[in-house]
Amino acid sequence: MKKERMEAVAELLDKRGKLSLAQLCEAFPDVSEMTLRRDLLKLEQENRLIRVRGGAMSVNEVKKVSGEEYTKKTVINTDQKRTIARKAAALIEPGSCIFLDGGTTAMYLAKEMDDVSCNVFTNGIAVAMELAQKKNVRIILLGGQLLKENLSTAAPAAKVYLENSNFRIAMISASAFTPEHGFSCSSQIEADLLRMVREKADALYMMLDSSKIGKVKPYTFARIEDLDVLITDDMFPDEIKQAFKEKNIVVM
Amino acid sequence: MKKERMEAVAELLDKRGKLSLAQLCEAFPDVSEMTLRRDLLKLEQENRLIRVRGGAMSVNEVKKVSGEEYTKKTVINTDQKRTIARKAAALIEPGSCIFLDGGTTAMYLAKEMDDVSCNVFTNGIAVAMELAQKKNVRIILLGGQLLKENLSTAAPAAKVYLENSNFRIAMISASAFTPEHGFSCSSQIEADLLRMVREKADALYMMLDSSKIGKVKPYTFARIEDLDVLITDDMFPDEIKQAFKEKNIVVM
DNA sequence: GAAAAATATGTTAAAATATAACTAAATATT
DNA sequence: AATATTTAGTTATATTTTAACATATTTTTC
Repeated sequence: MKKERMEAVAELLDKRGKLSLAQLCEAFPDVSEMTLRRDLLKLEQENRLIRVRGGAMSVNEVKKVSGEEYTKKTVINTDQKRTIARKAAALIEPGSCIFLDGGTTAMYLAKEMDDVSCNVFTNGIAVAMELAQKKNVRIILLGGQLLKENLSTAAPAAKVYLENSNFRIAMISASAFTPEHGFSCSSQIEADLLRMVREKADALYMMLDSSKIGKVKPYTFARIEDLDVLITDDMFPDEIKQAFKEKNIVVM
Repeated sequence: MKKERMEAVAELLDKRGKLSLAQLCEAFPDVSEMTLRRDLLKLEQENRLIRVRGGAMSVNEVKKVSGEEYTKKTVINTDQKRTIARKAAALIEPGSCIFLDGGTTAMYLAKEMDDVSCNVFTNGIAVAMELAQKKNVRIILLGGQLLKENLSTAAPAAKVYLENSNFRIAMISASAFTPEHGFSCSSQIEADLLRMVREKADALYMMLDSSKIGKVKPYTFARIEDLDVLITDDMFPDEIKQAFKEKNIVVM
């Protein structure tokens, strides 16, 4: 009994890399939190995992992340993205059904959002993994071919999937924006997908940090007038904000 | 200044392996506890250490202790899965198109397999992430609702995808097996999906480590006669192997 | 097969630790 | 020199862990 549970705990942890105690409790609803704590303690003494605040981490996970080294050290505009993510997170209403893209900003949003009961469609597997930690969020992943650069799916198949899905709000971001060229990204199929998302959604919320302004990428998937809401940071130039406001788009 | 102190913190930690916050405060009496906390947080974000309750641990320390005193059982268990994964990996031919499930064994397989040009369908996002590191592997992720316990998608929608997909070999695993109850798992929708996969595939390869034998889970998705190949470890009982061989299933 | 011992689990309160928010100081930028 | 920006300190608050005890379960012993 105990032994099997402990094995299962260790295995789950190996699979997921990192688990919070709350997640463990969810996975093993028959036993109390304290029991799982004690399991983790024993497993730690056997050097099978590392206990961290709030849960535990598999040793493999530790090796893995340490192997990644500094590649992602210089993440650009982290704070701004987090600001935007926080604003966006505040807009998610319990019971709602939204779409999130697979970008970095969406990742932050997934981190920041409350664990409210809602449905989230996404094409980003990193976003999905992040959301998996929320108990009340139901995640629907768009399938299709995986783009390795950004770990998101974007293929005709994903579109098929969208056809049968309904969401009120789509919260997406772009890698580039100018008033003339609109919102653009570097992959054709991604642009296709986002275009489709934009049409399916009742409301389109764009999360755009100021560093994207003035850049142009090959594929435009939306223009100013397609938006309903623009969520941005404090560095965003007023004159460009004005351009949005003139077209009745809410800027926050 | 900040930079030097942080370097010093990282260095001290590497030297000592593990430090409590109190120890850190002692080593750096000029700054407040909060500052050191923040340093640890940043260093953790750079993947240079792991924060544990009360302090932090160097990644090298983690590797060291984890290498030291694994219980024999764990080693065997992982080894078994890895053995199976390696055998399975050897069966993947360049240019082929295969299905992998979202289980732990599939994860190991994803790790072990060569970076050959091939197409892999999977419903496991952890598997997909692992495979994303291979340059030549084209990954197609099945969409659908995400099961948080095992990070795999398994919903009616995933089945829609399957309908338009063709793969020669499906390599899957089960959480339980007995000759009477066949291969079973604990989730209804997962079983549905696997059943469909089994029917779509030209050949069904089952990866089953010996620890699964004698267990029964609620939902059976395949029986002995459905298999083409059984991939297992050395601990697998001969009499059960025999049962497979009698039905002309290749055991390796 | 029953009593005793050992082990495992659950419950609660207390302690330790981490986070967040805010203020002050130091440093860099213009 | 004035103004941002970053860094550091302080405090209050929230969270997580531990510890202690009570109860249940299994194992051992007779």
